[in-house]
Formats: sequence, C-alpha cells, structure tokens
Amino acid sequence: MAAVQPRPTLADVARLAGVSAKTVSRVYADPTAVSDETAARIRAAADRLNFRPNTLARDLRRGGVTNTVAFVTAEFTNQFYIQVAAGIERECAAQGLTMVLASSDDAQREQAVIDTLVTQRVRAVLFVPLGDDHSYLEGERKLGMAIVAIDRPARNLLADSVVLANREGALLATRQLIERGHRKIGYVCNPAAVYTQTERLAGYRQAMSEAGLSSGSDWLRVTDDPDVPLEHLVTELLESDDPPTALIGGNNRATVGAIRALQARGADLALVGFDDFEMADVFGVSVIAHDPVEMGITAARIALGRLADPTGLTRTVELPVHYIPRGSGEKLPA
Amino acid sequence: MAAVQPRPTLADVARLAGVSAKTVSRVYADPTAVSDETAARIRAAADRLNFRPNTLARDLRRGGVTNTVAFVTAEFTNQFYIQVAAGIERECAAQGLTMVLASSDDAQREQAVIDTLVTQRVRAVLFVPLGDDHSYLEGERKLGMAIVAIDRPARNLLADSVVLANREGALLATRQLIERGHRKIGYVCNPAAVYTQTERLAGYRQAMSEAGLSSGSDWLRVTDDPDVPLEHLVTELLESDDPPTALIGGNNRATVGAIRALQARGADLALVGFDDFEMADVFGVSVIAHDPVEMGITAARIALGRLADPTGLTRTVELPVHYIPRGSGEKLPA
DNA sequence: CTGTTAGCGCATTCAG
DNA sequence: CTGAATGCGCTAACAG
Repeated sequence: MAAVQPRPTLADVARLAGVSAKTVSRVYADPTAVSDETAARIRAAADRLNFRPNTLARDLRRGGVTNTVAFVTAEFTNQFYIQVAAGIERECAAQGLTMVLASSDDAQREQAVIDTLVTQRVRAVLFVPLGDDHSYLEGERKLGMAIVAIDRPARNLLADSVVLANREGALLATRQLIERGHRKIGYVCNPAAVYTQTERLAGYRQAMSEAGLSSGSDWLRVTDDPDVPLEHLVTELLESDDPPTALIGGNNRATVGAIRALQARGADLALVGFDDFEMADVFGVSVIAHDPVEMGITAARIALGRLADPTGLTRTVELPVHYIPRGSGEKLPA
Repeated sequence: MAAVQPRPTLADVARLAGVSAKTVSRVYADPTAVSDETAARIRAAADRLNFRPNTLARDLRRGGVTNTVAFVTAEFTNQFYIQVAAGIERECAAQGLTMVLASSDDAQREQAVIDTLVTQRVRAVLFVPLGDDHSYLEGERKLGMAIVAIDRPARNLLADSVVLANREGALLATRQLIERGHRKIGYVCNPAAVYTQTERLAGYRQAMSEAGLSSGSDWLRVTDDPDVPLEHLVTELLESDDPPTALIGGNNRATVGAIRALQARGADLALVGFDDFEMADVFGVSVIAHDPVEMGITAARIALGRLADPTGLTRTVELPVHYIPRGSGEKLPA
C-alpha cells in the first residue's frame, strides 16, 4: 500500500486547471460566477486530484462560523432523546447544517463537552440541561451562540427552551385513574430530582388533592439513587400494607420498570405511563403521549431563529401532551 | 441585550496578560512549558475575556487533522445502531476524540453525507454501508482517512469491517427450533436484500437442508418494499394453507413485528428473533443475541489502529452471537 | 468573468 | 522559559 499522500488544495487544482485559486474557490461557492467552460475544466482537475475543499480553512476565513449544530444529552440511548435528536437532525439537514450528537453523563462532563463544542465553533448548542447551574454559558450566548434548553429549562441562564406540558400531563393521567374509581394511586420514577418529575409530581398532587385524596408518601416511590431499579420501587409499593390499585410511571423507563415488576408478580394494576414507547400498544399500556421528534424540530427552529436574531427575547415553548387509552388506564380498582 | 461581540483571540488574551500570543498558546498546548506565574496571569486574562481557543485554526495549522470521528448510518433511531453509536462514542471519548453522528437514508445521501464529513476533515468514517458501490471512498483511504464498515462489508472498497456471525446465528436459531420438533419454520424480514439477511438466510437454509427440511418459499416471507409492514408478512404466513409452527425474526424489527402479528391473531407459535431487544425478556422471546456496544467499541478501536498504521492489511472482525432461551424458542409444535 | 492581495487564529519553526 | 516571523487553506475585498 502506498504511503499517505498530502491532500490536494485549491492551489493544486488551480495549477492543474491553469486558473487562479480564487476561481476554483468560486466553483464551489457560486458556480454561476464562473464560465461553464472553465468550471468544467476545474471540476475535471478537482476530480482527478480527488480534491475536497477544506471546511476548516473556509470556516476560519469566514470568521469562525461553522455549519454545525450540537445536541448534548445524557442517556442518549433512551428512545426519547434519540427521537429528539432525529428531529433536530432532520431540521438541520434541511438547512444545510450538520448535527453533532454528544453525550454528557453528569453536570461536570456536560460543561466539558459543551466547552469542547464551543471550541469547535458550533453555531448552536441544543441541550438537555443537567446539573443546577448553566451560568457558564452566559458568555457564549453573548458571543452569539444560540442556546436552547430541551425538556428542562436551563438554570441561572436566560435561554430559549422547549418543554412538555408536564404538569398537565400528570393531571390528565391522575384524573383518568380517579375517574375510574381509583383512590390509591401510586407514582414511581427515578430519578425524581429533575424538572420534569417535579412538574409531573405537582400535577399528580394537584389531581389527588382536587379529588380529596391523599398524595402523601404512601403512594409515592421516587428516588434519585441510580442504583435502585424501578422494579424495586414498584415491588415495594405492591408489598406495602396498603398497596395502590393503580400506578403512574413517571417516564418511559419507569413505566417499563412497572410493567416488568407487575408481570413478575402477576399483579394486574391499572397503569398510565408518561411518555409513549415502542411496544406500549402491544402491552396495552395507556400513556400520556407527545411527539419527541416534533420537540427536536421545534428546538432546532428556535435555534435557527435565534441565529437570525440574536437579540430577541428568549422564549419557552411548551409542547402539548395527550392521553392515549390502551386499556391499562381503563382498568377499574380490583 | 447587547449586540454580538467578536470572539477574543489568542492575541487579545496575550495583550491583556502582557505576553506574546505564542505563550498563551503554550498554556493550552503544554502547560508545563510556561512558568506557573505567567500561566496563572494568562488564565486569568483568558477567563476574563471568556476566551476559547479556536479549534478550526488549530486544526488547520496542524495540517487539517481534527479530533473528530464520524459514524454514518441509516435508521439511527433503531436501538441496534444507537447502541453501536454509544460504543463508538465511549471509545472515542476515551481517546479524546469527538464522535459525530450523521444519518444517511439512502445510497445517494450516504455519499453526500460522507463527502461533507471528508470536507470537515474527520479522522475516520465508521459507517453502515448502504448501496452497492463504495469505490468513491478509495481516494479518501489513500489520503489517510480511516474507514471502517460496520454490520455489513463495504462494496468495491478495501476496508476494515466489523460484522456479526450472521450465518452461524441463523444456524443456531433454526437448529434450536428443529430440535424441538419443528419442521415448518418460517422466516420473516424486511428488507431482505442486505448482507446481513442474505447471510442469515443462508444459515437458515443450511440448517433446514441439513435436517432434510424444505426451505423453499413456503416458509419464507421476505420483501424489500419498505411499505410492507412486518405484521403483514407474518399474517400472510399464518393464513397460508400450511402455516408454520415456528417463526424466525430476521432482525429486531422483524421480531417485534412478529410479536405484534402473533398477538393480534392470538397465535402461539414458537419464535426466535435475531438481535436482542428491550422487553424481549418480558415477552419471553428467545433470541440470537450479540453485543452492539461491543461492536461499536471494536469498530472504533480498528479505526484508531488504522490511523496509527495506515498501511497495514485490512481485516474483518466477526463478532460472536449466542442463543438466549426465554421460552418462545422452546415451545413445541402445536 | 477572472486574478491579486491580504489575513482569518493559531502553531511550527527558529531565535533569544 | 519566552518571543518574532511565517504560513496552514481558504475567501473577502478589491481590482481589471
């Protein structure tokens, strides 16, 4: 195998085609600005040399403005975030932008990852905020980077955001079960100390108290310990002195955990999950559904709009949720 | 809100700290090469200005060598590819490289996407080949880019690749069912005209013929029409004159489709799926399993090795698969 | 329609 | 340990 050759440059192509570098450049930037004949000659030369314009140089010359947008999230194997990513990708591709997917694991790593991305001069950072302080992004915002928080608002940072109607969704879920006659309604999730869950729990509590029901810790099984499997929380609930007759899964993973636990014990409680998930229909699980792809598209649009108008007011978009009855949420108390 | 300010550069920091640009540069490149005192002064200045080194300029100066690696795949919301991506990401992050996830939809778009990535001077392209000609990457390979085909070999291109033991897996699945006494074993998948499926079908046919069984089109329901839902293929099979007593799902989606169809008709066939998937345990579905994350890690390692030694022989790694009994593959013929 | 000059921000020489 | 000059590959700004 031959040794690695150096990459051809604009100048190499120009030399071969007998024109100036700038003319070659024009062929890529604005083909109409070059006569068909020379353009053809240049393209032939470029093909022969296997020339690929160097985006690094181009973007540098253009003032460090790239065509990439980053999506940063923890847990990127979760269907929910992947769908969001797909939405972002779709919208970005339509605008000729490339999406970079980066994973943040914890708050500290989140900052490091975003820092690297800033270093790479991404045009926008769309992120699912982790940790409780994002003031470190304030400087970037001022320097013209579009920043959009997804699923949760950023903390200590004025930024656009796209979130779900969490409270309303939990309200819907809980009321649905109450209407069916349930009075002992459990709620499980892990982790619990995140925006989405505090909102959803607030909705749950509101619905319970509206109906004059207790929403005390009796029916709540939430934790922030990542080592506690969801199944345990549910099992604990089922084995308590006064087990619930219905369950709410705080998110897709919680619902799946609930299904596992219920099946393992042969229990047949009513169940409503927050987030739709593949196979939910097969299991007949009623859910509070929304459109994660739409969420990504919306976030991307906001980011692009922000690039066009960096000084406008920041806004928060709340995407709707709706209840999908599939049977499990329609079960009556045993 | 203030207007967008220009980004500070090395020179700005240098000016503020009262040193030369090069000294500032050194603080980031090799902190030990600068006295603690000056380094501290420089860092303070950098922080004050919110300075972030410009990777574009750095990489350009370094000869167009970036620290990013790309993973290109169609259908990136499929759990399988996402897990592969997670493996690649993990391995790359450990080496200080950033992974870019890009989606290819069809062969034409694949080439366009990879072209863009080349333009961005990614160090390596890991891709799930689409289409039947990847000779256009030959030039890039010669120019030093590491190229690794994942899940399927590249066509018309000498490149490293990582694939599964497809044939063997299908052999295992089919034999398992034959051992349980099944003689009419169906195979469903969509699309069928891809490497993985031709390999798996070959394994299926081999096992059938070894047992003296027909593997004719009677039990085969494969198509390449993306508009045909898997459920239909299964339903068709079940409604045929001589329905099978067992099914093999050609990949995770096929298996899920089979589950849907079987459940919808209340049918209770034996079933073995290729690819493990979330909830397979809950459904009690026996599968031919493998480790997609490991696949990504392996591919990333090969790519990194290729960067270190661009001229070595290309190699194909075949990752093992194994059978996980969960009940559905253990069912006897009705 | 095409060419020339200059410089984007940084790191590689080579000197101090 | 620090600094000055030079150029990575490309394009904006100006010619012509």
